[in-house]
Amino acid sequence: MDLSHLLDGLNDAQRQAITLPPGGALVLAGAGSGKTRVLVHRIAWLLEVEQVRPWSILAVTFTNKAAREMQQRIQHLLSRPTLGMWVGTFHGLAHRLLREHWQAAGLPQEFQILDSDDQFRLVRRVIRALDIDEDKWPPRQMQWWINGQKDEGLRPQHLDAGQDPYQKRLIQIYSEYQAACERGGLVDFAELLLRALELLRDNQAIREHLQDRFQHILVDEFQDTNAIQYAWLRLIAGKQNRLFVVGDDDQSIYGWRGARVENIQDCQRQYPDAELIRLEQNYRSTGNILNAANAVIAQNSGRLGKNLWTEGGEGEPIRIYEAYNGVDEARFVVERIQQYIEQGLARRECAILYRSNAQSRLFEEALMQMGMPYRVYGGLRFFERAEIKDGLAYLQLLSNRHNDASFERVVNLPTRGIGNRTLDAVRAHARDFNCSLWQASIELIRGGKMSPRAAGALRGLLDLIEEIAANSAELALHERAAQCIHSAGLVEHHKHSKDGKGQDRVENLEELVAAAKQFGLEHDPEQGDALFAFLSHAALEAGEGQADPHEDCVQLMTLHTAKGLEFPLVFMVGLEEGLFPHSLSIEEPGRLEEERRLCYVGMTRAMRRLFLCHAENRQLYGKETYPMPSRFLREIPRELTEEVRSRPRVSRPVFNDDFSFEQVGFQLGQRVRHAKFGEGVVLNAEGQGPRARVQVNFEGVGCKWLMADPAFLQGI
DNA sequence: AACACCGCGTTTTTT
DNA sequence: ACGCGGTGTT
Repeated sequence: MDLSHLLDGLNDAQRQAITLPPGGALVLAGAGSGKTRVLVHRIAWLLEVEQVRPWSILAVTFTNKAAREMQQRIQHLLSRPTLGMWVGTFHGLAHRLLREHWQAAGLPQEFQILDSDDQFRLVRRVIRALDIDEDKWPPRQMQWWINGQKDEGLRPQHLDAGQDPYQKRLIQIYSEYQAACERGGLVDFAELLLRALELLRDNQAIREHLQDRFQHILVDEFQDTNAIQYAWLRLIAGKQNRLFVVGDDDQSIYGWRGARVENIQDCQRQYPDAELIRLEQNYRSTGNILNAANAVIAQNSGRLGKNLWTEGGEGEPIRIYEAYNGVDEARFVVERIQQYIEQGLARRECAILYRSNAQSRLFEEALMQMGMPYRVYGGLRFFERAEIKDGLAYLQLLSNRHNDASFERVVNLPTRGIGNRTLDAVRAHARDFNCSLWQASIELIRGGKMSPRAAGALRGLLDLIEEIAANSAELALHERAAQCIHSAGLVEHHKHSKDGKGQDRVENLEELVAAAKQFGLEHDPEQGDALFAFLSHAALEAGEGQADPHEDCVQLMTLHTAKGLEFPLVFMVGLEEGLFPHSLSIEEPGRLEEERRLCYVGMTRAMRRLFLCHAENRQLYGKETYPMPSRFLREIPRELTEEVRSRPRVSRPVFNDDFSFEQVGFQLGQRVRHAKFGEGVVLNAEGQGPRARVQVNFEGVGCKWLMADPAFLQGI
């Protein structure tokens, strides 16, 4: 058999991973080492050489994008569709299992998926219904806490508050929230995973069926799995180890949302027979970039250990630029991009990476000034936009009148005279009679206790929904969507809005119809009701962030978002203590190491050129700060770097010119010691005589304004 | 029901 | 600084 198409152009480690006999394997895949390639070729190898049947393969990823990419690459390599194979995200696959086995999972057949926003609203509703003070028990935090419990596999009944009243409250809110979900047939994202786990755990027949079926389980980005996902994988894998997992402990950057890097080590312990293969040859970056990244990540403890190398050359030095401030940093970056573009680089090949979203602003302003097209990643995606969720809420009501979340969302949108008083009455009735808001509305209208006006308005909503339902029952999905957004008055509503975004919203609503049309074309009627499937799809896959991704744009995104991507030219900006590593992560060693991994991820995005920028002075939350350069900069060997000096040190901000310093007896940049705060650097000065004060940035303490009194502050 | 003001928080994100 | 969400005013 000719296997060249499966193995050509691969290195030894890659081949070794791909051709392992069926069984367990742990592939430590460094950044840019051809990880996806190995997964795809492994699957092809199993099919073509091991003669494995496609339906015995399960391939799991984290994002829809990764799942699609894998699917496409397999099909491309095999030149045929991947029939019967399960390739999808953890959530997508869990969803599929729950739909198939809804009864065994204890769910109504038509259970609906809550996205984070829906979940937030429901948590808030629950807290309000319990008459709990929202300020003391912020819905956001409660939502976060509940998800954290679910991610650890903990149900309310597993939790014991003991005598702790705080814990008691938390558990009460969790219980009530869960009860509300059960009543409404609602499943949040964490619940999808937990339910799917419990389904396998508690149902021997289903478990054994799946264990028999999936002889080969492949997992991407294994370092990002949480407790539930890992437990779920082990359950399906059964006693024999059939887990082929690919991951990189050095790229674990999602610990804060429950990911457990330890799963990698645990996997080794659980399955000692699993082969461990390291992919260390890098096909992306220059030697200098790799050496710098290696040096930074080497500062972390407890690594499995890996050193990236390349057959390519050293390349250019890593450029380090110290800006005056954020504006100067942005100016520098954009000017450099301009230069490289003049030399022939495409805009889409340039990326600006930052730690936090707020940092994008200055770069956007500089880019805008230059008239350079750019794209900011992150922010709301298509199905998360308010107007889209409004449209979807109407569709939800067509599908299920008793969806309270959707009812609440659109009950008075566009305004139709249903005020808070009316709504409160409906909510109270629903609570008292343990029924849906829809049902409560019907009963209240029938009961005749409402004002005629309120009853009329409410009646109007009910009639509207029933009318749309009746008129559109026979129509195709996208026609129903169109009917919905028009008859409900959403389009009209946005057309008349005067905040300038109305037109965008109308276009988005039209885009929703287009999305429904596309979905309808691909939907197999055998797979159930198209509307219902579309609604699940919308919750499970939030879609792209912005339209026309094909324009050639400079790419702006957070370091987290950049994971998995690569760019010929990368600017990492804001490398300052407090920003990156972020101040909230500096204290704890574990979190600091995660920041360092984030730095490693960022650096290894760069193919040819890498710029690292920091500013001496930065406006942060409206205050002026003088951050120290990031420790990560110091961890890079000097010989790999080159400082960019584009700046004569002349114009300093007026407020800390030499005159002020003469008055206070200290010099800018002078090292000083303070009895309480330790050592630091003088940054600024003001006043004179007894009112002379200096600003000092103390190591590990931060900036302080102090009396410039030699009794307390000594030069060293 | 629309608008103004106030006060707070403010890392990172996918499903 | 800035934006968002929530409350209070017209």
